[in-house]
Amino acid sequence: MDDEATRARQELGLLLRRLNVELDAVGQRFADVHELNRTDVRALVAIMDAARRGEALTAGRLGEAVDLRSASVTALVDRLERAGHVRRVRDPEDRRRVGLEMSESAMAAGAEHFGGLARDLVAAMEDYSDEELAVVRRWLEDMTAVITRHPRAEPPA
Amino acid sequence: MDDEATRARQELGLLLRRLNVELDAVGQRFADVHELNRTDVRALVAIMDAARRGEALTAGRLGEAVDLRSASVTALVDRLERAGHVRRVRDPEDRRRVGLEMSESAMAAGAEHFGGLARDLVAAMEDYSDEELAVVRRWLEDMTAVITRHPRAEPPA
DNA sequence: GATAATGTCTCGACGATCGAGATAATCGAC
DNA sequence: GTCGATTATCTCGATCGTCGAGACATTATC
Repeated sequence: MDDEATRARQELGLLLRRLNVELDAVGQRFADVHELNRTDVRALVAIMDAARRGEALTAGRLGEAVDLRSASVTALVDRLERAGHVRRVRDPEDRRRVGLEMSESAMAAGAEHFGGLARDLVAAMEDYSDEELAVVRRWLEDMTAVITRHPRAEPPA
Repeated sequence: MDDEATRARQELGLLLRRLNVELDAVGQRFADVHELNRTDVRALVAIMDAARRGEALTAGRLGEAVDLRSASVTALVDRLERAGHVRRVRDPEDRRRVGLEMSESAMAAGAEHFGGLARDLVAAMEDYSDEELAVVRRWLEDMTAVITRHPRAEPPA
């Protein structure tokens, strides 16, 4: 592969990084508008995703999803509950467990912000042919695979 | 556009989100390995990018890059300097300014971690034709444009 | 029923960030 | 040149998110 070709591929990597930054900024904006921190947004997204899959996340599983210890999860859920974004619901089956349900308003706010973006993205893909999108899809899957496999740790000397 | 076509496009959006998550995880891994927090990593990346452009970032411009107030930048640079990742260099032209230079070791660690990923990504693009990559590039630019334009604020009722 | 395992919460501590204001250097008007 | 305004960074005290250790209640195991 000649230099020119390599450079073109490196540029795609840079484009991907730029896209990543902008996508993070979308979450940051949601946080700013609703006076939340980034962890709170990640948590709401996790709860929302779970809800879409039909499951109600428990406090513990939320902690795993956002990588927080139990003490922090308690504080996190306290914040979200105080802000009216989620409700704690004791599981009647296992009364140690605390299920988390999003409020209507939080659901709506999330749909507005992130759903709106999703709509805009789909709209921007209108003019692409099925063949083109298939290429993009394959590329995204390949890049994701590479990124996911990227070394989890390099001993720091 | 029929339902099937819309669904295919929505899936690309989800793929993009997943890629975003994995890409963030790469930075998180770097942070874990080198005992830094996410802000520190963002700062090092910003300094590194600036260095690659041939400029030495000042404390103030770093603060803009990572969106931190001056008090926080001082603490941030203190941490990085204490860890041996950067040096403060007073600008002889304007002695109010503090330039930031990355240490060799930090430069090497960054190149190892992020440069390694860049190489792997380029390698994974080997088998794509120029035409295919052109499609991907156009798509990335279009999506980035949509994401960047996404509303900066929606008054929360 | 006693004991272990599980899920969440409380408490105290630490660290990242911030606003306000101090300090020092440069610029501009005269 | 001098003096006030501006710029760049730093110091200090306060706030908030996160954590480790451990308490508490509930469920599982024997």
